[in-house]
Order: sequence, then structure tokens, then C-alpha cells
Amino acid sequence: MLWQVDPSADAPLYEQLAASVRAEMAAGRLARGERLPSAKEVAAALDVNLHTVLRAYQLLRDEGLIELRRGRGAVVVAERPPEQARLTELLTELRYEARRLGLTDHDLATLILEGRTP
Amino acid sequence: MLWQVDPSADAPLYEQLAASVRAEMAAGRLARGERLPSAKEVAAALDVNLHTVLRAYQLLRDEGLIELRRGRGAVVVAERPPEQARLTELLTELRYEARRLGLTDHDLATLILEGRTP
DNA sequence: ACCTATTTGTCCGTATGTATG
DNA sequence: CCATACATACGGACAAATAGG
Repeated sequence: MLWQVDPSADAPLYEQLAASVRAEMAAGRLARGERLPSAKEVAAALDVNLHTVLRAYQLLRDEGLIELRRGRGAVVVAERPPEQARLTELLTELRYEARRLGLTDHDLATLILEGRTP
Repeated sequence: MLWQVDPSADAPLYEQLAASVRAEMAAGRLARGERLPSAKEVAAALDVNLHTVLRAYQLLRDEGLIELRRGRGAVVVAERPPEQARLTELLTELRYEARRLGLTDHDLATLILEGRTP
């Protein structure tokens, strides 16, 4: 996988790590559904702290690039969906509340995609 | 400011802290430009670790609600009408739940636009 | 201009919890 | 049951930016 970090660089280590993964994905060397090495392995290989790798992974998750699950590891985002009871509940309530305020589904979708709240 | 955390609760401490701040803002008790107490103060007052508070603050920053600067502290950026408090709350929870399930914002937007629930 | 205290940012370490396989 | 792997929380240390004297 040949990632690398430079402790003397300007960018923080976790950002360098995340950038490495992004580059791999952009270059097509990491396909959907593929599993990333465990944070522990990466930490040992690059001689950085486990938390630093986990932070990079969580950043990538927040960006929607990978999926993290306990005991399973990090997987390049593919298709899902598992059990989503809570999500369904929230979606229903959100639609209700949005309508009450006169917002359309399109408005909602826009809000979410723009990553902001009204 | 009367925030509170419950170590035995289901939600993680940093999420509880962030929720407290969101509630303050939604209720209009935290206006734009106002400064939040320093992470150190909050940590001491609630008897939680400094890093836990910083994580909550960074989460709120990622949500665009506050601005963080070294030596300066946390300042409220956003301002939202009280009548939209519930919608904001639901949106935030929905994003949290979706992320937990590995869903992206794009997935969420699609779900809403397609008018279905997973 | 200088120094100091404050405050967040990052990194490391350790421990424990929880879901997965 | 057991090993793996991420999640959270605690702690310590130092760096960097800011504010104030």
C-alpha cells in the first residue's frame, strides 16, 4: 500500500494519512468494497500512534469515502444498507417537521447536500 | 450555562456536550459572536477530560456552528430562529445516525428525494 | 518590542468497552 | 468462547496562535 508520513511536514500526520488513502482511491488502486489495513497495522508499519491512524480513518468516514465498523475494519464505501430503524424514524420526523415549516423534500435534500442547517 | 453529562447514558460524552451547546443555541441563549467557556473550564466544571470537551467543540466546528481559534476560544458563528430548533435538532441527529450506519449525505438526499425510507 | 498566560491543536500512551467474525 | 478492530475516555506533553500587560 506504500503510504508514508513525514513528521517534519507542515500538515498533521492524520491529514497526511487521509491524503494517502484519497490518492490511492483516486488512482484506482483502491476499489469499492476493498478493505483497508487495520489501524493497528498501519500504526505499526509507519511508526505512528494508533489514534493518529484512527483519526485519519474517521476523517475519511466523515467525507463519505470509507465505512468503519467495529471488528470489521475500514472498507471503501460501497453499497449498504443494514438495519436502519433509527434512521427511518429520524427521516420520518424530519419530513414532518420540514413540511410544518413549509420546506419541500427538495429543500431538505439541498440542506443536507450543502452540509448546513437552516 | 448549566450543561450536563451522564456517563451512564447511551450517547458518548462528547456528543452529549455538543447536544447541550446546540440546545442552548436553539433556545436562543447563545447568540452569534458569543464566546463559549474554554474547554478547560468546561472540563473542570463537569469533571470530564479536556480532550473530551475539545472533541465536542471540534464537532460543533465541523457542523459550522462555532469557530475555534487558539488562544481565543470558541465563538458562536451561526444564529437560528427558535421555530426551527426542532428541525435543526432532527437534521443533526439524522446526520449522526446516518454516519453511524455508513451512509453519506448524498445517500440521505437520495432517500429523501425518492420519498422512501430504507 | 517583549514577555507571559491562555487556549486550542496535535501526538503519544494506556485502559476499557463493544461489535464483528 | 475467543481474537480482532474500531470507539470512547482518560492522562501527559509539547507546539502554535492569541491576547494582554
